[in-house]
Amino acid sequence: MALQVSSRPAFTRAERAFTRAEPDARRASLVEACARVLAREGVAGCSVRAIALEAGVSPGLVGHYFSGIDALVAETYAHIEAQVSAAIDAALEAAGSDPRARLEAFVTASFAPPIASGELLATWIAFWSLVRSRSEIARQHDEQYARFRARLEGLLAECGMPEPQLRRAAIAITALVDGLWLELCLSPQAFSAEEAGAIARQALAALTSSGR
Amino acid sequence: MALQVSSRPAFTRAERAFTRAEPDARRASLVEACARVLAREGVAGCSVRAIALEAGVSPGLVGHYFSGIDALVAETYAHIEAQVSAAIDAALEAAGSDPRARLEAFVTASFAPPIASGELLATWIAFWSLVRSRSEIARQHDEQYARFRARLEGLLAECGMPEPQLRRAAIAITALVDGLWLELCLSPQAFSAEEAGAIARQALAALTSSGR
DNA sequence: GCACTTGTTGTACGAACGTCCAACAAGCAA
DNA sequence: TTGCTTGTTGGACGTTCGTACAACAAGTGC
Repeated sequence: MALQVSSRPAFTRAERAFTRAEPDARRASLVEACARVLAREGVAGCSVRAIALEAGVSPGLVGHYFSGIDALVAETYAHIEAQVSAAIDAALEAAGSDPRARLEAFVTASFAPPIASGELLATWIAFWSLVRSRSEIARQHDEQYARFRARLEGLLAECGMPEPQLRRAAIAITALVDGLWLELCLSPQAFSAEEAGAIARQALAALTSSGR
Repeated sequence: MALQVSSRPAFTRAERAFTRAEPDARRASLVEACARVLAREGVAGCSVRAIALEAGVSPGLVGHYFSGIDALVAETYAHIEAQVSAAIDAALEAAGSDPRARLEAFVTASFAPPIASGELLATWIAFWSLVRSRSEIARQHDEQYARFRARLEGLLAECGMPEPQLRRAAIAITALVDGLWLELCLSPQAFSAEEAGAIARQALAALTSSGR
């Protein structure tokens, strides 16, 4: 880590790697370091210094790329959410063209790695804690939620659900998946990830077969 | 507030009220102050100093009653959860003896004041952020979750649901309610509290009528 | 080679944090 | 009244936080 040399002033520092990175790559490495710190130490341990140490970078560099921890957490959330979205897309792709199979793959993937991981919980919590006080982060959440629900509405429509029912069914299934995911993270011994998937598919069947 | 006199040492302080309270009452006032701070300032503003100021008490007193912020947050969560539980009990009482009406009252109450309030979100988030790192808090969550689910299983059994189905149905409905509640707090313009209740009742009908 | 630009460093600084503790004040027993 | 117990105070202390900034090093163009 080469941190014990810090007692010397700043004119001989050949022992520390000075590497200039592409701005995007540096941002990405900070985002990933932030995700690792959140996963390992939780919200309480998520500080500029901890993230800089994790990224192998000096503390000042964090402020050079992000206006503060909040902005970094928001980008970390967006980054992980993109990974989650990609994993679901891959599951839909793998499920083939049958609408029903695609719908089931959607909920099944929500409880499989890398999504159903307690390590992601701290990132979600850190983001949620900013929603009510920062309007731009509230907007980010609105957009993410709307995107998730719109995709689900599309899958339900493919399964032949009438348009007037789409909205409420999608809200219900989104809430069910999120609730199961949250409780799986918080009380992992209450039920398993496999059971969560089975419960969600079962509820899906009930919600899509009932007339209204 | 009488805080500007702090430059003087500690031998003339007649201007500050010194009131000795019952230990339980003092604990309760600190818990309520913690809840107010969380509601007003969010997780980030929840410090020993802020809570002491809110309670009209010196910072040192917080440490006299609680081992730290974590313990105070845990007790605040338990306190609010007890209020939520009492509100649901009252709704069940008011619903009469019909099992179906009682079950619907259960979910309806979950989205009515004082439960469906964004001000509670920060308390929940502060508690959740401790679950994965503090085993005694994880246990507290397990117990609260088990209690909630057991009550729901009881209501479902009264409605005639066969015993083998109780567990999964209760997990699903609990997750649905929690997910709707969370998303209502985070994106309040996505749907209203009334719609959340209606969606939950609708899903309830689908989940309880489907054979399996 | 030599300026010039700019990503990066390490430290310094003030503010806020949790904790600690000697001093103090109210109630109670005698 | 007097002495004792104990809830309560307010400031001291060391730590950690986020931010700011001058110094430095790697590219880049000339």
